[in-house]
Amino acid sequence: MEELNERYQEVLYYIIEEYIVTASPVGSKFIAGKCSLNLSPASIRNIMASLEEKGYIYQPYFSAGRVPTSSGYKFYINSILKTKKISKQQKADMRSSFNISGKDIKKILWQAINLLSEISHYMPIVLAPERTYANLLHIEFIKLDKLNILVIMVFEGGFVENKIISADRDYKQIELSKYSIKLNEIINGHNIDELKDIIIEDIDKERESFFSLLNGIIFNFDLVKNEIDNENDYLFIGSRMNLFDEPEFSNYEKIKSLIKAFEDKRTIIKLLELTKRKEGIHIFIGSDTEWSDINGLSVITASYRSKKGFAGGSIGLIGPSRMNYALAIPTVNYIAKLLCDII
Amino acid sequence: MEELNERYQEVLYYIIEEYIVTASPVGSKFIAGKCSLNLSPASIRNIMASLEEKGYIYQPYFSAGRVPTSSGYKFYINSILKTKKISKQQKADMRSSFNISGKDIKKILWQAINLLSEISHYMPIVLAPERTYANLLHIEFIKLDKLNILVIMVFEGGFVENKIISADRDYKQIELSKYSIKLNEIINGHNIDELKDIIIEDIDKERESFFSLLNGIIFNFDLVKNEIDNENDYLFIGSRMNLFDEPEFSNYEKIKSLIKAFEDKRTIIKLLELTKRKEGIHIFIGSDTEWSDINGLSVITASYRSKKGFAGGSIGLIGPSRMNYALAIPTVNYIAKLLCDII
DNA sequence: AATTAGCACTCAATATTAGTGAGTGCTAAT
DNA sequence: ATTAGCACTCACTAATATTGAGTGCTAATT
Repeated sequence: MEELNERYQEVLYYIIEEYIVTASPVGSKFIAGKCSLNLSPASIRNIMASLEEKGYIYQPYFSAGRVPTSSGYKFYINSILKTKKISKQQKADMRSSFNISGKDIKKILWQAINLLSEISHYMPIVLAPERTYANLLHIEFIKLDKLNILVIMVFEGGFVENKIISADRDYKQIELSKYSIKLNEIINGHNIDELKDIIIEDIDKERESFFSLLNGIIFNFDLVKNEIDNENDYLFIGSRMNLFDEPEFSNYEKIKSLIKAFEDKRTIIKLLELTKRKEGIHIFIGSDTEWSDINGLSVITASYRSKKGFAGGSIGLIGPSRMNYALAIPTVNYIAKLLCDII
Repeated sequence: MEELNERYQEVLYYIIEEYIVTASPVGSKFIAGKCSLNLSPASIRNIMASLEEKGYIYQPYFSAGRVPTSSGYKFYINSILKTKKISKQQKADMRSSFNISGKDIKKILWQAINLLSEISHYMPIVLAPERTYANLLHIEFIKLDKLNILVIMVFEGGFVENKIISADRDYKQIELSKYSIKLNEIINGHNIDELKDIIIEDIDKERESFFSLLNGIIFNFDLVKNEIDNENDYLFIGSRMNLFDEPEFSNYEKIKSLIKAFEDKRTIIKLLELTKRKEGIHIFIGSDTEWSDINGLSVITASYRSKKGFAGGSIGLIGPSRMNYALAIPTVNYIAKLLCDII
C-alpha cells in the first residue's frame, strides 16, 4: 500500500465518508466546503485527479463526481478509519439482549444474528461451530422402529447432530442403551477423528454384537465432517431486507443477482471458513475474493470459539462496500466476543 | 358458483391456459384462432364481455385483452381443469429421489422441498411435523457443565428437539442417566400434554431428588408446544428464485414486497396450519386469504401424516396465481403421499 | 336471430427530442 | 502553488410523437 500525504488522505477520507452516506459520486465543491484545508474546488480537483491515478477513486462517467474503489476502501480501513468505541452502556445492552435460559446453541446464534441485524442494518451471517474438531460429549442410540435407529451426537457447547442409521437386525431399546453407555465411557474428550480410530481399534473384542451400529456411526462421522452437507444447520443467514434497502441494490437485476448469490450458501460458507480459525476481524472488500458474483459488497467477519474447547465458528456482516465500517467493525468484534463468553 | 354454458367455459379455459403461459392479457383474436368453436373474434368479444360481467375476467385497462380474476381461477380449478396424471415412471423417479439412509426427518423434508422445486419451478414450503400431538419416544439428560443440562426430546418419526435447562445443583452425568431411564419408562406412547400431567402426578414420590429437572422439562414442554417460537426449525422455505423469475414479479417494488412477506414466516405458518389437520389438497387463490400482503399469489397445500401416529405437518407450493395447476396439484399431492410413506 | 366485417377509438409501451445542471479539465491570471 | 473563469460532457428528467394490439359499436351478412 502506497503512502499518501496528509492532504490526499483528508480528501480521500471525506470522499468515502460522504459516499457512505449518500451513495452518489462526490464532487470537488462539496469536499472544498468540508475540508479543513481551505482549498478551492479547483485545487481539490487536482488532488482528486491524482488520487484517481493511484487507483483509490474513479469516475463512473466523464464529469461525474468521484466514487471510492476497492483499494480506496482498503486504504481507508487500514490507514484512516478510526472505529467508534462501543460505550459501556451499549455493551451491557448487547449482553443483556441475549436470553440464554432454555436455549440451545442454535437459538443463541440466531439471537446474535438478530442483534447484529438491529444494530447494523446490514445482513448478518453466522457459521455454526465446526463439529470436526469439537469434542463429543455424548452419543445415544434410540430405536425408531425395527430397521431404523436414531443416533444423537452431542458436541461440547451443546450442539446436537442427529442421524438415522439402518440396523442389520431388530435391536431392543434396552440393548441400545447398553451400547450407548459403553460408547459414552470411551468418548470423553475426543473429537470424531480420534474416536473413529478408537472405535476401529479398541472395541474389537466384543464388537460383533453391535458391529453394524459401530459401522453406522463411523459412516456418520464422515457425514458430520462434511459440514457442507448440513448447509441449513451450518450457515444461518439473517434478514435480507436491510441489504435490499440500500440504494445500490435498488434495481431489479441487481436484487435478483443478490438473491441468487445468497441462495447457494456454499460461497458464503467458504468465505467464513477461511476465517474461522483465525483471531480477530477480517474484512473482504468488493471483488477482493474469488466471490466475483457480486461486486459492491463487503464482508466483515470475526471468529468465535468456546473457551475450553476447540469448537468454533464465525460470524459476519455483509453490506455494501460503502458500509459504515466505523460502527460495523467494533460491533461484529464485540458480538463475537460475547459469543465466546456464552458458549 | 354460477353455471356457465359450454361455449363460455371454453373461452374462459383458453384465456386462462394462455395467460398461464404468457402472463399478458389475452385478446379475442387469439382465442378465435385457438377455439374449436370456430367463431370470429367479434363473437368471442361478446362472450368475453359477458364473462367479464360475471366477474371471471377483467381488463387491466380499456382496450387491453382479458386477464383472469380470482373467481376465474377458482371456477377454472373447480370445474374445468383436468389435472395431469402422473405416470408410473414419474412416480418411481420421485420416490427414488428420496435418499433416506442416514437422514433425519429434517433432511428428508428438505429433500421434499428440493424435489418440489425442481418439478414445479415455484416456491415450495414445508411445515415440520407438529410436536404437540406427537408421541415422545425418548428423553435424555446430558450434562454440559455445572449449571447447564441439555435435554433431548425425541418424537415419533425421529424429530428431535433440544433445550438447555439450568440446574439447581451440580448433577453427575451418571445421576442424570438414571433419571433419563426413569422418565423413559413412563414415556412410551404419550404426547407432551399427557406427559405433563403424568409427571406432575405420578412421580411425586421421589421427585425431590430431581425436582428442578422435572420442572425444567415441563417448562420446556410449553416452549415446544409454541411452535412459532421455533420458526427456523418449523417452517422450511425452498428456493425463492423460481418465483422471482416469474414476470409478474419483475419489478423492484413487487420483488421487495415479496421478500418482506416471506421474511416473516408467521403468515405462511398460519396458512399451512389451517390445513395440516385436513385431508387432501387445499388451494388458496390470490387475495382469498387474509394474507393481503401479496396479491397475485396462489398456494397449493397438502397435509402429510405418519401412519402410526398423530404427528403430521403440511407441504405447499407458492406460485403466481397463474400457476400451472394441472401439473402442480398432482405433484404436491403425490409428494405429500410419499412423505406419509417415508416418515 | 345469430354472426361477422368494418371502423373509429383507447391507451400502454416505445422511441425521440429538448432542456437542465452538476461536475469536470484546462488555461490563464493571481 | 493556487484559483477564477469558461467551455464542455453526460446522466437525468420531462415533454412529445409514434405505434399497434385490442376493444366496443354499428351495420351488413348468413
